[in-house]
Amino acid sequence: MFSKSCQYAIKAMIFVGQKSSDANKVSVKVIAKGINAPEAFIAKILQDLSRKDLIQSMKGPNGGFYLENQNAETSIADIVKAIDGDKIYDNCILGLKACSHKNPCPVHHEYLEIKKNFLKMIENNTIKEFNEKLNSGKYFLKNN
Amino acid sequence: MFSKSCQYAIKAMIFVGQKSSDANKVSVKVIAKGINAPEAFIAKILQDLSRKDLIQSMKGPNGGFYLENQNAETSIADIVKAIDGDKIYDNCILGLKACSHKNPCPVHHEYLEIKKNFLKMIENNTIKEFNEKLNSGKYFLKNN
DNA sequence: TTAATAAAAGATAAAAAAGTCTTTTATTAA
DNA sequence: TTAATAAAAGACTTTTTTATCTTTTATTAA
Repeated sequence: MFSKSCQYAIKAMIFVGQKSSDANKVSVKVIAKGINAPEAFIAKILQDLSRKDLIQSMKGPNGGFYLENQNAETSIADIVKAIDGDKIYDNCILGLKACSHKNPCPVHHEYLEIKKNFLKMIENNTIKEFNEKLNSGKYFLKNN
Repeated sequence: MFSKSCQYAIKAMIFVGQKSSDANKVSVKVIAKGINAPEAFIAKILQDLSRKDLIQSMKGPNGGFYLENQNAETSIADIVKAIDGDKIYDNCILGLKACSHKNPCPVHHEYLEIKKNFLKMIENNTIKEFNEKLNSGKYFLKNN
């Protein structure tokens, strides 16, 4: 569904949202440990998110990554679009390039309904809401 | 979502369902052309489907692939399970191994509902039904 | 202003997925 | 029973994704 890079990106955004503030940045090392991702790999992804302004960064001592208020409003869909592009918006389940409303594959209509719900979900869930859920103690990011 | 192999597999099953009968088999070459797949690659996939008894095959002159009546009852889900395994049944959107009902990630419940609908869809759509839809002229497998 | 820190950038490597080529085996028609 | 046909099997290559390593740049605290 999402590439591994994308899953890491979402987790990193959540993690940074929880652990950082303007005054207290988190380093790649801490992020990598926090979300069980290879350090050099997540570093690349963070650079990408930073270039696209979904996350803020600062070099040097006490540097690291942090979210500005607006960044906390980032939806899962925004992150997915930034990392995986928008193929999830226009993919056909059978991989047919020409599949469309006018030229539907046998499951086009059924799949479209499901996809709409899925997209609604990732568009409505923001980093902020994720963190509220995690703070409630009812949800987790545990990996094993 | 589905691997390319899996998409080819579904298309091949549909194609063979349309074009073949017990007496009239279709060769790899014809299948490959019919579904726009590389011949040697789809051959591998067909072998796999054959080993798993989702499709029938016969070597030699006039040989090729065909479906028995039971094979036409194969659902998309059956093909997906045969080729991609059942990771689609138990995947977490964030790739968390430990994600479960007791240990839910922030979108576990929402995603589960969507996934249920999706699985229902692929379980209820059989090759036979696909072919009926295609025969109706309202649906296509056009690729470009 | 210098040493230490931490991200940015770019090159490289490993693993997985997709695709190809060659040889073998089964089947059939002549 | 032999030549032709077509799938089966296995080795191999290419491409994409995932991951690592090295050098450069920016920032800060002493």
